[in-house]
Order: sequence, then C-alpha cells, then structure tokens
Amino acid sequence: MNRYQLEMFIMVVDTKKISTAAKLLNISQPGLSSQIKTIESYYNAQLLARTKNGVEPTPAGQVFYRYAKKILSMYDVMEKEIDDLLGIQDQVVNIGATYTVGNYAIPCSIWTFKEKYPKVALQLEVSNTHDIINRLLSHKFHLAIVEGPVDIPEEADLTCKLAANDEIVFIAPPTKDWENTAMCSLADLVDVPLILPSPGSGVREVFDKSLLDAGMTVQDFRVVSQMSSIEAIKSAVEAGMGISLCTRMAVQKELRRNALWEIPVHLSIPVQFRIFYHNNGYLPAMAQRFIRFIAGPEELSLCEKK
Amino acid sequence: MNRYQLEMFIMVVDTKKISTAAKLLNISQPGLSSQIKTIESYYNAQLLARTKNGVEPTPAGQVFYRYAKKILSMYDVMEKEIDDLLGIQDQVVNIGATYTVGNYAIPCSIWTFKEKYPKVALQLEVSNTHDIINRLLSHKFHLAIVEGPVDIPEEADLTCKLAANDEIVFIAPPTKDWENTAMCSLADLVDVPLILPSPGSGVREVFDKSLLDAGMTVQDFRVVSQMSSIEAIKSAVEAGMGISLCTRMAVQKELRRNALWEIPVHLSIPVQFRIFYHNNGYLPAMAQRFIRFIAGPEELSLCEKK
DNA sequence: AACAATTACGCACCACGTAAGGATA
DNA sequence: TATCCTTACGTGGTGCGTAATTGTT
Repeated sequence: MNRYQLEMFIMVVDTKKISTAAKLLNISQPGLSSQIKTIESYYNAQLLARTKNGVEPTPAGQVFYRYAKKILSMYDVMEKEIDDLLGIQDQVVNIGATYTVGNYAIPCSIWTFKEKYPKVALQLEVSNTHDIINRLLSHKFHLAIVEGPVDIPEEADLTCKLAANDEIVFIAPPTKDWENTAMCSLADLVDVPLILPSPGSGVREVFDKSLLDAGMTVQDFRVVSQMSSIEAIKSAVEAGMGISLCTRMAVQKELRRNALWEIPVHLSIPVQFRIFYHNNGYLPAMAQRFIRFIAGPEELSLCEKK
Repeated sequence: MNRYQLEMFIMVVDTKKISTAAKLLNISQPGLSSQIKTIESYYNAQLLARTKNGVEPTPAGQVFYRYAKKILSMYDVMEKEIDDLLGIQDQVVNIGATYTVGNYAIPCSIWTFKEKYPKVALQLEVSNTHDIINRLLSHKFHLAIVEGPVDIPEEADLTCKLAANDEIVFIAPPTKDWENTAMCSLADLVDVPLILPSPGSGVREVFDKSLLDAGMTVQDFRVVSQMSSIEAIKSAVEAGMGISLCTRMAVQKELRRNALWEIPVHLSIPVQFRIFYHNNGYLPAMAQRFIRFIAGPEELSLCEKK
C-alpha cells in the first residue's frame, strides 16, 4: 500500500469514473483499473461497486476513502514539519517556462504551492522554448517547464518529467458562421483564414509535426497571420480575423464563457507539458518539492479542471 | 512513499543498526540501506546520522519516525474498520504447522494476532512436514507453515512465502566439559555422543543436506539416539546424554537462562520457515490477513527477538 | 578478525502502456 | 455508436539480492 494508491483511489471516488480519474492522474485507464484491483485484493474486499456508468464506493470503500484522506494529510503535515526543521521555506526557486505554460498552467500551480509554503520565493520567467532551455543549461533556472517537443543537446544531463497532458484545440470567433459546426477534418479547414502561432512556439511545433504525419504543411492553409502572443491570437480570433489553434488550457475560460468557440476536429493533437532540471546540479530542497508538486505521481497540480 | 518503507525506517531507528534491522525484516542489508537512501532523497534530507557503530535519527528523522508510527497505526485502524464492515472477525482459520514452527514460532504469533482480532478462531495442528503438506493439499488447512525443505508435487498450485529465517544451533549440557568451548568445526564433534532429530523433521532434513555439502553423513557421527520431540531432545541434552541440534528459536529460553549451552560451530546452517497456501482455492479473508501478518513484507511477526 | 555501511551490478518482478474485448445506453 | 470497464500481453524501471570495498572496534 503506498501513498500514490491512496491518491488514485481518492481521485476515482471523487470523479466516480475510473477513466476520467486516469486522465487527471496522467495514467492509462487500464493501469488505474489494475491498481484499484490491487488495492481491493490487498484487503480482499470490494471497495468500488461498478455502476452503469462509472463506479461508486462500497461501504468498505468509503472507509478506505476517509482514511486515505487522513493518511495523505498526515504525510503532508509530516513533510511540512520536516521542512520546518530543514529551514527551507524561504528558499528561492527560479523557474523558466514557455508562454503557454508560463501564462496559463503555472500561475495557478504557483498559487497553490504558495498556500503550502507561504514564504517560498518562486521566480517565474516566461520566454520561448529555445531561450528557456538555453538558460536552464547555463544554470539560470533551477527548472524549466515547456510544452511540445524540445531539442536537448546530447551532452546535457537533464532529467525530464511529464507534468501534464493537454491537447490542441481549434478556435473560431463566436459568430453565426461557426455555430454548431460539425465534426470536421483538417482538410475542411484549408480555405479558412488561419492565424498561426509563430514558429518556435511549442504549439506551432506540435502542429507542424502533426501536419507532417497527415501529409500536409502549413502551405496548404490560408495563413493570414502569425503571432507569438497567445493573447494576441485570441483577440484576433475574437475580432473575426480568422480561426487559430492553441492548447485547451489557454482558452479554457474563453470557451466556457463562449467568447470563443471550439471547432471540433477529428484529429486529436496531444501536447505534453514537460519539466526539465539538471540531473546532478545542486537543487534546493524547495525546488525538488516544487518538482514533485508539479510532476510527482503522488501529487497532482497544474490546476486543470476537466 | 509506501507503508513498507515506514516499517523499515521504524525498525532501523528501533535497532539503531541497519544490519540487524535488515535481519529482522528478512531482507538484505544493502537492500535496506538503499531503501533508506530512497526515503532520504525523497525528502532530500538526511534522516539518519551514521554513527561509529550504527545509525541514529536526525531531528528530521525523529519527526519522520513519529509520523511513520502514526500513519502505520492509522492504516491498522482503517483495516480493522474495513474488517468490521466485512464481518470477518469470527472466521475460522485452519493452520497446519511442523513441530518447531508449531511449538515455538507460531504460538506467539497467534497470540499477537488474536490481540488484533479477538474473535478469530485460529485452529492450529502440529505434525511432521509430510503430513502437514498432504493435509494442506487435500484442503484440510487454509495454510501450512513448515521449516526446512519441502517436496511439493509438480501439479500442486501452491503459493510459498518466506515467513522467517532461523538457524540451527548445536546444544550441549551446561557442564564443565562444555564451558567456554572454542569455536569448532563439524569434524571436532564426530566423537561426541549425539542425539539427532528423527528423520523427516525439518531440522534433520536441513542438517542432512548441509552434511552432504560438507562431504559427510550422519554415519560419521556417534549417534546415540534419535528423537522426534524437541522437548525430549532438550531434556536428554540437559540430562547429559549428549549434544544435539535444533533451531535457535526452539532453545531461545534455555540458552538465555543457561539451562543449555550453545556450541559455537563455524558452519552456519540457515533454516527457512515457509508458509504455503493454495493459489486458487478460496481463502477466507481472515486467513489472508493472517498470512500477511506472518509473511507480508509490511508486517513483521513470528515473534523473534534478537 | 568481526562488524557496520556503501557501492556496483545483475536479475526478476510489477507497474503501466497499447490493443482488443465485453457490456450498457 | 459512444462510453466505460476488463482482459491480455509486452516492456522498462526498480526493488532487492550477491559480491566486493571501505571504515571502525
């Protein structure tokens, strides 16, 4: 029985679905299923009753749920007490992040992390992938968080961890033209005015790569503009200049309040948020805590709500 | 972080030595060392200070120790509460055990287990290895605990778990002749009157096998008697009929109060206590709890005190 | 020499991912 | 067909054992 299993079980009970819990935990659904089964056979008791659409805890499962939370909070309190002894609360952690990550994913995480360690100083700098990685390599950051593919020099001794999964969505202005758009393919969009993220941005890299897989290039589209700022892109789309694309996380709010509409495209383009840090370089304890907070299997953050 | 790691850390702090803790946990010393290191790097804090002979907890280690105990007890309380819901407290568990195990190792474990589950009915039957295994195979027992080598038919679908490690000791009457006996070899004992456990007993099997490795047989010794009852053997040795051998566990008390003396022999003869149960046969939840209690990595029992 | 811990290295198991199957609306 | 869970199976990471090294009494 380990901490991560408690975390997993709690997530399943909270979401009432193994599948969505798996998504939030960034693991596969069968993987989570089998973990649940491991827990159940440990107590040889059924903890979850499989309902028509999902699962719900049995009485024994409810007991487990209650104690799992207690035990996890006990772990947290312990860690905090240890941290008090170590005197690491006011350490400075320098974080480099790319635009999407730095503007949309990280702020909430920093906020949450600060609730745990109010005195910690998290210095966040946002730039493009290339720049961020370079500055990590020259030890300007303790850690870097980027989206999309990254070129790391062979000789660099970096650790890489998955922080979160997101996907690229196509966004359109909330006008009649785009009302109730049917599920479409990339080919259906080639004639529509398209605003692209500038080359070098993570989203653009992912998009280019996925076009390549589909046997297409950006040349095939009617590109009306390229912009590097995500806010600029969103404004342009809202203003009706064309459609565009970005990570779901970046337009979560707009989609929710219908400031932008999502174009349902048949192709799913996943984007990985990854965290990098020096393998053997000295890491302040607090930086390590933050890494675990973001990317550790047993803590979930990057405040994504699905 | 998992339950077993908490258990391990507690054991290390309690014994103040990684090596003896490893023995009690039935794992290798380097294995335990590396687990400790894993825990330390998880918090990236030193939890144990390496002293001249052993280790002692740092302040942070003491915090960890305190919470580890709390968390473990919370797990226990949870399990009990789940068991209440399952209504398994008064299940009957049939245990078969060989003489050494049944008379010396198990009783204390049963006692301890009953503290946890007062209403459980543990039926213990003691016989020789062959008989015990046969009756397990014909489902007369839920589980069997035996010492020494066991012949299991190919087709039998049994699970085997290590319950504990012990070793064979040579015992002599507490007389002048045996006072301050120097470390000796098997060869030095061939002319001494020897009382052997009957063939078929676990200890005898282990002994025969280890003689074989040394290129000897029982014929080489001056065997004055063979007895199946361990108590009879002990009485005979105490009465001065000769020397004999048995597991350390079986003569722990006598050695401590000097009713018997141990002959320090250069050869170490380990004895394994193993627990067997049907793989696919139905196991009452309580039997599974008992197995975990005896052989599970995260609970230690078989009340051996070293 | 005996004991205690660490380092190095290899194997074996298990967690987890992919793919396919079954059940329900 | 879409959703949700399970089963089957292959692979990589790691827990742990053996052996060798260092340090201490």
